[in-house]
Amino acid sequence: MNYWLFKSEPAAFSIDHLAAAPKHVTAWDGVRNFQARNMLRDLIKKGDLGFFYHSSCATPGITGVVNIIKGGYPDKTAFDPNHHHYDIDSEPLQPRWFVVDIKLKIKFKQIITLDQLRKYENTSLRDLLILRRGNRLSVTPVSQKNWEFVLTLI
DNA sequence: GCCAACGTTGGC
DNA sequence: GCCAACGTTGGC
Repeated sequence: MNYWLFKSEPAAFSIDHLAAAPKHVTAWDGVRNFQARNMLRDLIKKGDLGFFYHSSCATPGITGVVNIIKGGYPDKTAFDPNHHHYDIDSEPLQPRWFVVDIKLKIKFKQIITLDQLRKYENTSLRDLLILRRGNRLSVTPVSQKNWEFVLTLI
């Protein structure tokens, strides 16, 4: 079992949007970065867990935990010419972009803020990718140690 | 295959 | 709104 961090701008899709979705499930679509694509396609499996992170907002931070309930499958939004994430180079027979399905497991009563996480950026959370400068991937792996440490911050 | 230009992201 | 970081594109 592996751990991940899913990053989203709450103005576009927040943890409350996920909570309001049918069965608390959404496809993690619209990812158009090859490194992130490879993780979605090859590495993120049913049964894995993820943090849900809010970025580009007043208080960035980890807002909850999600279950991965379906591993990588083609991103349909890439096939739709009217969709914002349409990609002419992705065809159903040879899809270029992939999604996983995530389901809300826990919404934290209080967000674990980026400020809080930064207190440990040189110690316990030294290798947490979200704390690295310039990290822009919308999905990143989280080590089991980091996962467990973050959960102690709730 | 190199690399400059460009676009996007995200924290502040 | 600014700026740093970095992935992608396209000309050569």
